[in-house]
Amino acid sequence: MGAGAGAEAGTGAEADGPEADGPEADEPEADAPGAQAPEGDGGGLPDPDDAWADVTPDAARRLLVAAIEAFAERGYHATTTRDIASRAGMSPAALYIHYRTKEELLFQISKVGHQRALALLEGAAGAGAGDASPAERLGALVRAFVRWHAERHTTARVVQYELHALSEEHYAEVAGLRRATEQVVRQVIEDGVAAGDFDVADVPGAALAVLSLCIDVARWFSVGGRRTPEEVGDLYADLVLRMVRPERAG
Amino acid sequence: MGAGAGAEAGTGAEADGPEADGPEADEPEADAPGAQAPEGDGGGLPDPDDAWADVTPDAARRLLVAAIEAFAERGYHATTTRDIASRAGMSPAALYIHYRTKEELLFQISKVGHQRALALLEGAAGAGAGDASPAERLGALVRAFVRWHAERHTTARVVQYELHALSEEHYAEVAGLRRATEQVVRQVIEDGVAAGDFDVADVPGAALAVLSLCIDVARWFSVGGRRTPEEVGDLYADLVLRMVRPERAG
DNA sequence: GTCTATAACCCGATAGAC
DNA sequence: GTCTATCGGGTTATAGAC
Repeated sequence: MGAGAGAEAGTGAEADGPEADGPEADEPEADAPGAQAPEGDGGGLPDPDDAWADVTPDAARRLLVAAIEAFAERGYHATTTRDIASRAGMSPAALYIHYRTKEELLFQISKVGHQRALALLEGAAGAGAGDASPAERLGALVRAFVRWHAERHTTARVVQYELHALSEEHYAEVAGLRRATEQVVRQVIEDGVAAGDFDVADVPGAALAVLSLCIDVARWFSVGGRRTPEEVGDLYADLVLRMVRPERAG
Repeated sequence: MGAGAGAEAGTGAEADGPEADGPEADEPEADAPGAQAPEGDGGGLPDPDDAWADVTPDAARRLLVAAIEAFAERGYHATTTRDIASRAGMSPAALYIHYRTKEELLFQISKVGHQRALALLEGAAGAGAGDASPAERLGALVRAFVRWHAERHTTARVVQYELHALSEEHYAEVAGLRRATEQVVRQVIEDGVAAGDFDVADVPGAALAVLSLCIDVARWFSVGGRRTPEEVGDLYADLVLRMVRPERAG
């Protein structure tokens, strides 16, 4: 796919477990969802470094983590290759040994990020396989997806808000992962409707709203705010289950 | 506030009416909310020009509209002053007659956009003043805010996703408008709880979710998709009212 | 695999003619 | 008020020494 040799090693989609050891994080005082500050990312401590521990060699991983932080703070276009290399403790030229272009660095982040989020969602949606109710599966799905966007909000911001900077080919590949993600949500809601547990007039519309709600957490979530990722996950799972429950809850 | 003389004229907060004559627009085939294409804004016809008809002189308005389109498509940092001037049919130097810097152009867009969105929300939240129920007011609020983010999604993308590029002083002013916006939503929900019409355990949390849901429409909405702004507004108003209704709906 | 140096180009903003 | 021309500096990416 044109990745740097080492960076490609981290592509296997072992998702961050829902019990990942991320830092506590939270929504800011009173101005959410207008959270991020003009300079800096408004509460944006980086995701835990070890989330990318499987990217080798060492220099390629340091560049990748540096790029995530820089892209999340300032955006792809405002980030210079000098800035990325400098954060990784290297000269500007060293970047091009591990990645062909700045865009390829973004693509690695976006692709692996989407793969991990999808795997996380599939795990939660299929939890308990035979015995979990649609409501339990939908609640688990929302909790997991929200927690990922909160705990890993630095990565998630790059994943969700820098798509426009991808090349056409790279965007197409990522778009496939996004379609798969939406399908998982849609299927769980459809299962609930079929079982008579949910009352939903517009299943694609409800799936759209659920995904949208979860994704937007990456925009406003801020370390140092009022809520932990777990608390946001619980809040949102409750709100989503209310959206789909019948007039008299089952 | 440091605006070009003409551009400042449009600052009065006469909001776009809910019955604004915007183009029909819609969510894309099956890949929402991963809508926007790598080049272009993924369904992004511009907002109606006459939304900024009160900005004078003519050249200042053309530059403003050109900047909105460019910032929405490519982002603030990726947009050059040459690109803006060229879209407005002028030389690069002409921009600096009407605006001191590129950032001031962004600030004008952001400030006026926030003012209009807030006025729209306040109008909907207070609709009928004495006689409208909290449920009617909350539904009207969501419908109006969603429609604005869908119909004016080009402007809304700049307003919601380019805050980080504002100077510290300009960001602080906009942040005040954002706090006021959140307060309007919170108050309507609190009124519903006080009247016994709503069952909401966490009012700030519910207000956060409602705002987040509406704002994210600007990210995924695309002209040529499946739904009109009105349809999205109706869908979301229904989902939000389900989030706050008691176990047995009142 | 990392460095220094640099090619080739583009940026925001200004000067001064008209 | 708009233009042409340009200043001073920053950009991505590469060349070649070590």
